[in-house]
Amino acid sequence: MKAIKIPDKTIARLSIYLRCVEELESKGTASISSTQLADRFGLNSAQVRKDLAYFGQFGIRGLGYYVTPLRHSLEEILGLKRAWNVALVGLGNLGAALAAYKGFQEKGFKISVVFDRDPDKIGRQIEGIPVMDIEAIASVVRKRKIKIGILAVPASAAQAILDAFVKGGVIAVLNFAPAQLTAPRSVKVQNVDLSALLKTLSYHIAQAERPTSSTP
Amino acid sequence: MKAIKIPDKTIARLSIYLRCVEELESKGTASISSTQLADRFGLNSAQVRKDLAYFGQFGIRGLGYYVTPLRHSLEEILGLKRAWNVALVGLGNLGAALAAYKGFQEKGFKISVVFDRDPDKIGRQIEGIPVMDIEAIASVVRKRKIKIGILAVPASAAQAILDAFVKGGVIAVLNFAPAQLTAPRSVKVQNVDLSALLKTLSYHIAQAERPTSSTP
DNA sequence: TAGATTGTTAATCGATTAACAATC
DNA sequence: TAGATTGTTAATCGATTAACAATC
Repeated sequence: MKAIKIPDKTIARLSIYLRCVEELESKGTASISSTQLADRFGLNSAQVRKDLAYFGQFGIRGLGYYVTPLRHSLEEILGLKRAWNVALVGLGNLGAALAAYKGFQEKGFKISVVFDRDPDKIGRQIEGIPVMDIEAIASVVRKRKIKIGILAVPASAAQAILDAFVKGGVIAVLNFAPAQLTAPRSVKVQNVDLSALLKTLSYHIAQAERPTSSTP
Repeated sequence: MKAIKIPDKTIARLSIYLRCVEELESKGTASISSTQLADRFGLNSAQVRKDLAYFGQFGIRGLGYYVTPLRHSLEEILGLKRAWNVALVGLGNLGAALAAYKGFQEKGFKISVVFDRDPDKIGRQIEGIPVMDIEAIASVVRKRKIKIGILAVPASAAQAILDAFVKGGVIAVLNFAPAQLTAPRSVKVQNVDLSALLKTLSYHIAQAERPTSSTP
């Protein structure tokens, strides 16, 4: 009833907390305070406590947070207690790299099918993953109950692929195409524009080199 | 003197505006209003005007913004009027993909040297780019006046590489390692944690499937 | 019990949006 | 001139931070 809106930034920080807590656990640390946690990332301790408090009471007053239970809670909140099948579309340089990338698998995200439109690629396998025709996206994704899609296609093709994803029941998409896509509000589209990130950096350098502005 | 702080979010949006303006230009559109521009991205027209106004007066009252001059201005602001040499470290799956990725080159970012610690790779070339020993990072980067670095190494190695970058004069880094790195404040570090982005998505799905919460 | 740290409310800060005089 | 749209100031909104009672 009380529709408390949890900020996207809070969710993004949960991943950071999880990473930290995993490291602490492997070192055998039993507990950590919000201040210690915050200091590691240049965050504020109140922010850490508030972020966590959106989801329940995980701490112990006077002590802090027990590391292992906190890890479990964070995994539960982030939906990491289960394995996810992921569909990848586009086998260009970036797509092929993502298919081969071990990092996803380790975190429980398994790319279980790849789509491309190149007849030379369709029917083959890459890293043991079958490559299928993009025409089959909606039906395959639906049959396999895949909820997460990755778009690694040119901007011009991205919207059509997203539409196929949505048709097949995908509700979360990681989009590497530099394009503004439209989807139903229930579908979460996370854009990652690698070139745009580099442009941000070149701004920073150009700025640093500009004689007018002093570095404050 | 008046140290007006320009928000990072504004800079990120400039890239988006630029992309839009490039498209308009290729279609032959002469001018666009802030409202039209905003509508394409679900932004507010005042925000578009304010973002641009940080850098000068680019519009014409009663008309809007002329597309070609605006593109030039945005390129100038973002530091895209020149080519940038970029150093890439790490030739794993992701690093190799980035080396081969055409998108960066097209936008004026040329990966001109790659570093790895694997003796089998050192001395070879990838995509025509020389592969050198990570021990040489600081000296090579300094000699070549490279200001932008990309980190595609495991988290455990990232801080040492960043230190070498800084030593060599790099002042902007795109970091794909899931690690919290420290650098002088004059160095801009842009983190991209691909696994964390997927975790954000899995949260979204877990959330959508949770019976308690209604979709507002 | 004394000391520490949480969970949470209130204050602050910064970014977004509305409104409108300036002006093409 | 009339209509449109900018540049900019003021109002709003949301997120961050400070403060502190609750409590381990």
